[in-house]
Amino acid sequence: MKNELAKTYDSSLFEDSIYTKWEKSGFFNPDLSNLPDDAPSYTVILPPPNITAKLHIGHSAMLAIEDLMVRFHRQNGYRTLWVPGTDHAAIATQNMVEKKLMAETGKTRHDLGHEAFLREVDTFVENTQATILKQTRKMGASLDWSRLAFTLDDKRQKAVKRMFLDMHREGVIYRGERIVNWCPRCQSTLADDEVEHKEQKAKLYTFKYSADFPIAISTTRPETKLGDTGLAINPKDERYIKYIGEDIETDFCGLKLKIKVIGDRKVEMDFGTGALGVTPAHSALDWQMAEAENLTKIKVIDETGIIRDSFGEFSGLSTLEAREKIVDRLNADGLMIKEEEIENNLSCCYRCGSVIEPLPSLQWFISVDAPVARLNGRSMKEAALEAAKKKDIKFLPDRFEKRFVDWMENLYDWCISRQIWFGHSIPAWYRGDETYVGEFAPEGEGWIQDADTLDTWFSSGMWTFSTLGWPDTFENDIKSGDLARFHPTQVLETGYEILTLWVSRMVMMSMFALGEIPFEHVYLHGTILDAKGKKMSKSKGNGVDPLEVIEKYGADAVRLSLLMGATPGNDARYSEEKVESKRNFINKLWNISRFILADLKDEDLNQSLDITPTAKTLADRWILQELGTTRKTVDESIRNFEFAAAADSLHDFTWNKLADWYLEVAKIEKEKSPILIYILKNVLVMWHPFIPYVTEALWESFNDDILMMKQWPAAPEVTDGADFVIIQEAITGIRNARSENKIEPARKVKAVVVGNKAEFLVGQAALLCGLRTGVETIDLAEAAPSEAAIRVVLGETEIYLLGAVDPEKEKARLTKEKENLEKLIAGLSVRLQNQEFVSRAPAHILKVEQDKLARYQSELANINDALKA
RNA sequence: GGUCGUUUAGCUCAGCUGGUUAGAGCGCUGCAUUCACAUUGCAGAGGUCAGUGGUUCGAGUCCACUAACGACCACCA
Repeated sequence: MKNELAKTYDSSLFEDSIYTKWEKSGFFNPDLSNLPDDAPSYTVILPPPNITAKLHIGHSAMLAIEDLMVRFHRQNGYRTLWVPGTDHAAIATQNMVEKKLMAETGKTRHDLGHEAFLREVDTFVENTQATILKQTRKMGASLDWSRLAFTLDDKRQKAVKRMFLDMHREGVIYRGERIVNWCPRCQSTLADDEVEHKEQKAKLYTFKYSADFPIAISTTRPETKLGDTGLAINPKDERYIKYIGEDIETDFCGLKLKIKVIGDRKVEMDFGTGALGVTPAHSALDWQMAEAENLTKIKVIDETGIIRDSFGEFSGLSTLEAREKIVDRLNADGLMIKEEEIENNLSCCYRCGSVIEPLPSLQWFISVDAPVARLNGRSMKEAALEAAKKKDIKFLPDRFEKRFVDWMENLYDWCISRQIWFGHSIPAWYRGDETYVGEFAPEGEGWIQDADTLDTWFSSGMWTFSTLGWPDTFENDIKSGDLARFHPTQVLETGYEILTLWVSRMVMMSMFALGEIPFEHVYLHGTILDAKGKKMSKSKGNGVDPLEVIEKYGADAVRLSLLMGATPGNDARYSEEKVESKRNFINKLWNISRFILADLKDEDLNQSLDITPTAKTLADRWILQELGTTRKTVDESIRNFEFAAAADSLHDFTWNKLADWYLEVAKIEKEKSPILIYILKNVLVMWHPFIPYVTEALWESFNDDILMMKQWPAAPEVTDGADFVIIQEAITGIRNARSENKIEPARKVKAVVVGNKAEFLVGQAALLCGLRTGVETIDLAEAAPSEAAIRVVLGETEIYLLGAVDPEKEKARLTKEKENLEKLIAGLSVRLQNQEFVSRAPAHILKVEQDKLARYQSELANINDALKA
């Protein structure tokens, strides 16, 4: 015994020093693990948290799950790598700093200028990054800090540039004019999935362009009608079908419009007048129609939300002012037919909430459909879809495969340029009408680099391989170094809300760059909600700071509370009571260890691993048997990503079996069995991935090595300990009899079934019943099987612990069981004799049913034997 | 409009391919406690598994429909 253990576990005394000990050991880095060369690798890349803010409890859940997987595999002989990092989160971060700047100095980023503003951002990034990394360590995350990455550091900048150039050369990246989601406040484009839809009331105006125009149209945005070049109707619409193909010139609010009538099935006949004014430049749907019909595209609104020149009296007005003016004029001219309130979905920026203006704009795009040589001419989209459908990438829970596939199939080209300052610069250069794509500006004067930056998902999409040395570790399609050893990674663990935003992009980028999947499994966790089931958010103020809870209850308690009661893909509620109850459990484990380790002798520590011969009593064999099944369950559950089930099983073993029964028996023994220390070691090893701090703290109190690296052989297979359960039932029976005062003077209580299992000492049974005095034993050898083996005298009370099963009771129990089994067998037989079922059922189903039948029949045979005896 | 999820004890949730008496934690009730642990122990109460119908020898589990709640996607010009 090296250290005395305190009465309760105080996490604050251990966590920091233990984390330092782990880090100093170097074993977070798999290169230092002394594993044989052929050890399988196990790689997890940490989803890099945005450096916009410190971590919240949801991140803690992510870290707990990943650290569990990582520690488990590290303890089981895998070359285990978990790569840490942070994400620069371009738009989000820039917005954050702009807001801060405005609040503190009243200045905009333009007031500061490009360089000074980026310096502000850097300072902000450094601060939050430091906080995030500190929080991550506090959680006990066993990340390889030597490989720490940032999506915007030098190595990643190099990788991103290379990727851009490769994609451009291959024709996957192109520059073109497309309608994009434009945020007038951020002054930048947004990807489709960065646009949020908010429900609101809107006015739907129905009117004619002019008095002589034959068809009325409906719109919520009359100001865009200044740019109409077409009128679309459903080709099935009898009312208007005769106009299809006509070119109509008309006068709209004093401006000339040339309108071509086209047919398009996307037009809903029931909505409005069933006719749609086509505004190619300001609606994504209209743009598509215009492309198909070769309509002119007239840009009405500029990037700041102002009506452009050459629109007469409306030029220079904001969209809202122009709308008002047009509505007034339509009313005055008697062209307005109807104004009605409708429910409408407004497109808003997911970062700042401003209304999105669809605009045509010259941007960089990734074509998801372009053929890629490395993929044998398949596109990234096709390759990604195939990986999912062929289950090269497995989703957990598997329903997310469908969501992934659906989204992928409907994917359009991805706009990757953003008009913000903070982010990866674009390796493209312009001079007049010339464009050059390359790492450096070409020779000659006057070349100016593209002022835009790349979508943040471009760099995070490369995360699985940009963190493993790509492109330096990939020459001539051959992987080397980290990339060869650790890619594809085994598991991507992340929240389901970024399945499309991030996961899909990683698959495509990896397919393009390496021609292989980025990960074998995608494990998607749910969202952590507050105790009332509401989403946590800053504005609601219901967020939880992990550091505060850790300080109060310890990191292990926080981890365990997030791991237990959470299943993949489902949201989970957080409450402090849960953390508290886990803290209590951890203290229980502490005290179990304290009891076992008290007065421990050195020779007890140097026990042989083959513990089975020291199992002398029924209780010994029972606990070893339970240990064996628990280890199996825990192992299988973790490998199947059923972490809560693994924890439940361990929890049950530790508290209900080990503490409540085996330790109680052990207290009565004169000498401590070496089995105690053996069980404790197993328990600590198994718990370590869940609650690393307390287990390591306990381990170091009686071992010289480090638990984090401890591999432990499987528990011995003991199969003859189950009868101890009968004793437990009997003891419970006596306890109940006593507590209900059913034990009257001189009354005999038949309860305990010690029987021929005499090695469980009768004195122990008595003590476990809470009977401490007046124990008188009868020699078992002399007692007939159904007679008393022990007589306990408590004052006037005599209690007999019987030497055999109560034959009546046992017979009744067996008979009941027999009846049940017979019913089951009869039912199953009916099915198996059903010709239709037998001929139709697949072979494996048939086998399962047959096995089941065989199992029931053998059980029945056992019971019949027992009944005879 | 489309897709998906949830509904099991007072609360939070397990329950894998249909199979013997539906589980856990918390809470509640009663009792105990100088003994590793009151961050404790023992015992107990509490469920027609949202509803209806179907498949089956057998349904919490499979199918259909209904209801409530929730998420996501698309979009109405």
